[in-house]
Amino acid sequence: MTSTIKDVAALAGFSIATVSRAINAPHTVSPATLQTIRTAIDTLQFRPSPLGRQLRGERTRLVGVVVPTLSNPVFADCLQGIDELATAAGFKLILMTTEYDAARERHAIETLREQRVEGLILTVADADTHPLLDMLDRDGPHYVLMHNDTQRRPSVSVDNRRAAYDGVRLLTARGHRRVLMLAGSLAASDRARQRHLGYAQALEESGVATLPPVEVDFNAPELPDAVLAHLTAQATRPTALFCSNDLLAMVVMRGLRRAGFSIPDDLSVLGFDGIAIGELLAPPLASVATPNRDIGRHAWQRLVECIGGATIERTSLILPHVVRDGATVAPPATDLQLRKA
Amino acid sequence: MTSTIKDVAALAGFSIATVSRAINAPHTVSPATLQTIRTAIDTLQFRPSPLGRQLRGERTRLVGVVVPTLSNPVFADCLQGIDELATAAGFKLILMTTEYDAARERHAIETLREQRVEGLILTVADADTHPLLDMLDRDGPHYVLMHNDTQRRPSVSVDNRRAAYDGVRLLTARGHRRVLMLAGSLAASDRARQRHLGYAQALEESGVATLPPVEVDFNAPELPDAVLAHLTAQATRPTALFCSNDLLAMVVMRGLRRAGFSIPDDLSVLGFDGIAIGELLAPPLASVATPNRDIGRHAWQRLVECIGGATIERTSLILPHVVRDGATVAPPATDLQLRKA
DNA sequence: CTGAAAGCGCTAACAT
DNA sequence: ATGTTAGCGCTTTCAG
Repeated sequence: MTSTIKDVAALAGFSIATVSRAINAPHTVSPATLQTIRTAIDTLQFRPSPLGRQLRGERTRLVGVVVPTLSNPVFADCLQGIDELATAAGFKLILMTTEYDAARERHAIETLREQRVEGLILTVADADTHPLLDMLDRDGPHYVLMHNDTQRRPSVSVDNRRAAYDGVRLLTARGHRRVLMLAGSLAASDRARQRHLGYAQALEESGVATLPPVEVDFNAPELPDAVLAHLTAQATRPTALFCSNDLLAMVVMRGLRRAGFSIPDDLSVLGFDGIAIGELLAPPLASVATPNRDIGRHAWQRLVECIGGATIERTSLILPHVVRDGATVAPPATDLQLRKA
Repeated sequence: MTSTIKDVAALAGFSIATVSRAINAPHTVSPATLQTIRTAIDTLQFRPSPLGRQLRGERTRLVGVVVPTLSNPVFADCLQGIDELATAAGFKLILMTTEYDAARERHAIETLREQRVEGLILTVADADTHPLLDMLDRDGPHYVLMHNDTQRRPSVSVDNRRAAYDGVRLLTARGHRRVLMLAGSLAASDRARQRHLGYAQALEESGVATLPPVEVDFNAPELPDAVLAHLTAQATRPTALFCSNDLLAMVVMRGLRRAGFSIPDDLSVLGFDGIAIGELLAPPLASVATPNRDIGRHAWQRLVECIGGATIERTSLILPHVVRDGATVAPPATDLQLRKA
């Protein structure tokens, strides 16, 4: 392993230049020489160091990936999609997580630039107002956003507004009128805003007043009592909940069940993300499913195009979402039934 | 960003050596000079390229992580644990997945070595018989295994045999006698073998015959009919299932429910891994929980010790597991109850 | 077809 | 305190 091109050259009896050519342009070397050198390479188990190449200004074959967390399968799935294609293309992935923290986003991007990555695939909290992205636009490297909902920058996502709209329409179509939206603590994110817009629009079309969204820290082990109280107060009790992500939906459902409520009999629940595990729940979780792995794949493809020198498209690629029906959603209980319960 | 140490030197009016010192050993440079150089660095937005340093034989501050997949939260959690500490220590992580494929394991390790990673953290299918690990022992870089159950190599895991034993004892303590073990398609892995040993031992102590393990592809969308039939055949019907991982447990439970069986009334189910999502299920999944994030953290710490030149300990670090009781496990139905159902 | 040499960005002797 | 220089592993002119 610790053998260098010099060792090969010495063993084969040629100059390092010839060895280099034998590796990178075999046809420019005489067959006999090629043979000798290849033998030397094999016996020494020589593998050219990417560092030398990189330093020469060659491609590093390195791509940075920046996501908020891997605890959420949404991002693990995206990463999986990227990894499939990147590995096949001979690229290496450097991974950094941010925990939705701006300082860490900044640190990750800087670190990755130092490493001379050829491109960046990232999910940030708020794409439109992100100063570092402007810097990337100017100085490179190329980047593609995942899940960020913006028109101004290269990105791959779903139409969050529309997806939320379609999801909430499922609820209103079932007869729900009092629908509450629950958002994670990342309420500041661009996609959270879009989802809320879609939610509001759907309710509006049903002539229903939009209830104020409730913010929940879905990393907390338990659903806070205050939130639980809010969800179940008799006077204003919603008949359905629209959770801005599946993990949140699961935490909320558990909290409600512990408090003695039944889903969907007492309360319908709709998630967002469509993580695979949701389908394995009992009852299966209804959710607005985003094609996470495909988002990762497409992000990779767009990045490769950019790196390849294609005209840099500032446009966002919108992938289709699917409203996945599930047994956590049912028609609302009638007042009579409610009273009985 | 394309500015180099030369640019800084030129702008500041000093040699590149002085600039290098200003960065790496500020105290060896006069305050005035330092000031000038720092200003130049700021205006040029200069950040030293790790490539030059690396080539100089300096530390790359790169660590490779190799896991089978990120679709299984077990590994995503490990990675999360590693990432926390690695980022804090100023290291960068290069991630590669293998999908349990030997060829990909090989490719990943080679690629990472080429990148001159300072260390490797990995989960392989079978650690004891892995030839590449022998090579790493000889030529470096240092590595630490996660989850692999071996005495011969540096590793961090739980005692899989004991953990499975403790889990199955939970079942026998509840009165179960016919306990079937379900294993993923990775039945060849070292930990799968250990888990089966523990399972067998627990049953033996109850004086019960060990049933042959059933292999299930838990990546399949549906539980195959043949497997379902096996699990529910009246004659040999088990009263409890021990699944070698939680994802598998969830797939199996869904299949059983669709076939009209109730859990835990008709059949108890115990998982393995203790992924966080299991606790959110209804009913919460009983599982032998492994401290995945801690496994990642400890793996990191051991790796750092090795890199730091500590005596290379070939020993495995065993972390405690926890048998997490859950409502998917109940006493077996009596024959009477069964007949009723 | 092959070799000599320069240089990528940086650090570390060795000089001054 | 600062500058000069060699060289890390490699690719790539430019000459033979």
